[in-house]
Amino acid sequence: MHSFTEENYLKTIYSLAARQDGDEVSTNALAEMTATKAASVSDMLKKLADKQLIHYKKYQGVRLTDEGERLALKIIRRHRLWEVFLVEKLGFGWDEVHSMAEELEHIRSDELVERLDAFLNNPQFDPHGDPIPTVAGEMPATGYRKLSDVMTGERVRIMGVLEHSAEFLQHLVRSGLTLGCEVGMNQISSFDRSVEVQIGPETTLFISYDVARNLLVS
Amino acid sequence: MHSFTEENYLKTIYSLAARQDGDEVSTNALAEMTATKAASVSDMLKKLADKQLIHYKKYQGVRLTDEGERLALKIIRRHRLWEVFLVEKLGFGWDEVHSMAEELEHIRSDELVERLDAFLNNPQFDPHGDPIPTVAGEMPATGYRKLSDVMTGERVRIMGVLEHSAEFLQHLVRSGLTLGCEVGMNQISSFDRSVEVQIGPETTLFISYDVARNLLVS
DNA sequence: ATTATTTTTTAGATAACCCTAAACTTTCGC
DNA sequence: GCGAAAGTTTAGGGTTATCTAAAAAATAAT
Repeated sequence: MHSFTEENYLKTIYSLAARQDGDEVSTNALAEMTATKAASVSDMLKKLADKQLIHYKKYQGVRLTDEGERLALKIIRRHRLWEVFLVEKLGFGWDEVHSMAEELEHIRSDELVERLDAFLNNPQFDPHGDPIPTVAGEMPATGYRKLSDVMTGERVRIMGVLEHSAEFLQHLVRSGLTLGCEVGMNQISSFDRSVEVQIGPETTLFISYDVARNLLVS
Repeated sequence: MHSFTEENYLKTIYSLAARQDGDEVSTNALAEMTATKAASVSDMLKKLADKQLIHYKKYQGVRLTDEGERLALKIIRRHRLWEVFLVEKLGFGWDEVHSMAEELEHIRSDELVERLDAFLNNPQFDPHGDPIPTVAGEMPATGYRKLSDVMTGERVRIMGVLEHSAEFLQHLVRSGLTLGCEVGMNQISSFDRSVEVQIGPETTLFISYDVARNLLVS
């Protein structure tokens, strides 16, 4: 069996790798994400390498092995299913569920997860629009783009977020931006890359680059 | 905050004290229940005493303080609500849920527990007939007796179990004994204290003393 | 009541995970 | 290409929760 801590490292390595276009993940990046120090990460990487969960050469960064990725996707699947439960069944807001799901994802029972999945009617996406890995261990591809990459004149639908902090999510709600919401790209500032989008026939909204690059659309 | 381990000790102390008619709980009994050694228990008791969660005098056994009991009841409340969830919503059998609930009970969010309670329609009893402690920290009294204490000729209803092992629960199911089932006490053996009960007009069932003393009735 | 047995506690170790400080690689800037 | 800066690993410790073995206290037995 694997400890909570090991599971968290695997999940974090997966997320960082995905975010960084498949590159190898650095010790410092892991230290920052796990809120620990680089020295502690080094220790743990040695342990994970011994268990064949990561490919690790000193000073060279890490990459998950197939087995490591399988485990990471399992944890992420649990996390996202619990988030759906918390929002759909218990009525929590999408900005409130992350830390609870961080704990629930470590409950060790495959049977529980599969029954939860059925109870929730096999959802494909979590409340933030993230795809839920399959039981088989596949991460569904979405093909979403960042709102910051959309061209003037395009009309797109908001499908997900890259940033999951409560602050960011609450900011979206206050701006009137929700998942499924359709927006038209009116213009992109060449100065600060902020964008102006059209919501409904009458309403326009200014979105900073920092927000736009964290919004996924299709 | 308190560690998983501390929470487990508090819960165990509460359960053992309740089972033993309110007596003080012994180090060895705790060691057996927590599947550790007496030496480890001694260490932990010192720590819990430092935190004012138990009354502890060396060699004299332990008793929960008010704060310790409050915490123990909180954990038990969580445990029993999660058991209801697993059985009622996910369709698990009452013999399958204990170990999952042992993990779920440590999820740290009062809000989560209260929303779960509402989602389950404020159940009063868990799938084993155990009363669910209130938010206020009260353990509801049930007034149940053991089947082994019922007199010949009495007619009673099975309301709960004292033993929660999967083996025992499965044995009950195989015997046709379920919660809510009405039985009449036909006779009690003076030799081995086993009992013969009437289930429905035509069926009688022999129950060993070991089973009868673990069945709660009203 | 004095010894024998059981129970409990202390002493000393270990494993997991984290830390700081120091040493060692790699990378960057010129 | 070489020194400085940045990034990473090792060395040496600390904490929590566990263990075994041995000592101490309480209980039981004669």
